[in-house]
Amino acid sequence: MKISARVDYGLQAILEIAAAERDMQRVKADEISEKHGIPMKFLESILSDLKRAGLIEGHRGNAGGYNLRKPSEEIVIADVVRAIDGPLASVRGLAPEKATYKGQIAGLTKVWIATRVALREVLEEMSLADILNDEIPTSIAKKLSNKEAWRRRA
Amino acid sequence: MKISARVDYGLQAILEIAAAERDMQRVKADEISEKHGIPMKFLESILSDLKRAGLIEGHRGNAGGYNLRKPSEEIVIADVVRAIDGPLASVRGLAPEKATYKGQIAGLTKVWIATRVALREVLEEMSLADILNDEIPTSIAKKLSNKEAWRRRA
DNA sequence: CCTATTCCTACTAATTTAGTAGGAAATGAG
DNA sequence: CTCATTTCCTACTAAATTAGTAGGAATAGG
Repeated sequence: MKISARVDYGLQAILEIAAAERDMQRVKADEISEKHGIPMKFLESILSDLKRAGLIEGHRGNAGGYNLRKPSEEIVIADVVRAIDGPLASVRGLAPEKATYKGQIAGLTKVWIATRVALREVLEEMSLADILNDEIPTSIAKKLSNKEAWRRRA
Repeated sequence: MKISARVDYGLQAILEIAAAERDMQRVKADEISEKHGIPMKFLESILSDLKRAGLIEGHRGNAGGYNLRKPSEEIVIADVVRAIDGPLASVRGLAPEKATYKGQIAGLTKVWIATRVALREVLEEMSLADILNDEIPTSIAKKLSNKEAWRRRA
C-alpha cells in the first residue's frame, strides 16, 4: 500500500487546521505550506479536495483561512483518505468483493475483503482529535505496543 | 490501497501453481494465461519476479512449467506482494517509521505504523495452502464474518 | 534434430502522480 | 471605496509508474 504524497500532505494540513480550531483560529494555506514544506499550489489543490468532501471550509480575504466543518472528533482518517484518493482498497480498479476468481483459487477474494476490513479497523477508528490528543483507541494501541511494529521487515 | 494488476495476477498464478503442486504437477504459463485471461507476456514478467524472490522455479522444455520452491504452507500472501510490489506499506516512498512530522501533528506517524501492522496481520497470516483449503485463520475469519465486511462504504 | 517451453532484453502506450502558472473572485481593514 | 490578502478556478507540464508488446536466445525431452 502506497500512501501518496497527496494523502500525506492532506492529513498534515487537516490536522494543522484541527489544531488551530481549538483556539478558534483559522489557518492559512501559506502557513501550512511553510511549516511542513508542502508546495503551495499543490497544497491548494489538495485543500480543494477536502473542501469538496465537506470536511473543511475556506474563507477568503484578509482574515481568511481554513477551518473544519465538523468537530475534529467526528472526522476520521478514512474520511480524509477517501476524499483525496478514493476507496480505501481496490483490486485492479475493482472493489474487493467484485474481484472474483475461477476454480480452486476463488478464496483469493477473501484476502482482499479481509485486507479492506483491516484497513477500516485502523483508519475508521482514529479521529483527528485522537491524534492531536495522543489518545489512541486501545485496539490500535495494542498494535503499536509490539516492538516489531516499528521495524521494517525483509 | 490499490492492489495492482501485477500483484493480483501474480497471486492467481502462484495459487494455480500451488494447486497443481498437490498432484506433483507443473503448470505452464500458457495454461495460467488462458484460464485466467492474463496476457501471456505480461504474466511471464510477473513469474520472473516470483522466481527472483525464490518463491517458484521454472523448467524449460517439453515437460516444462513452474512449481513452488517451498511448501505452500510456508508461502504467505505478504511474500508474494513484496516480491512483486515491494514493501507492504510506504508513505511518500518512505517506510512508515521514517515519516515524521513537526509539532502537534507528530502523532500521524502512529497511524502509518498501525496501518502497516494491520496489513501484516492479514497478509502475513494467510498462506497459499490456507486459501486453497479454505482454512482461514480465526483472527481473519472474524473479520470476514461481519456482513459489513462485504459491503462498500461511502 | 525438432518442438515446447522458459528466459532475457528492449521497447511502447496509457495512466497517474506531482507539481506549476496565472489570474479571477471575495473579504475585511483602513 | 480602494487595496492588500487570501481563497478559488482553469489549464498546463514533466516525471514516474503501470500495463503491456515484441522478438528471439537458451534449454530440455522425445
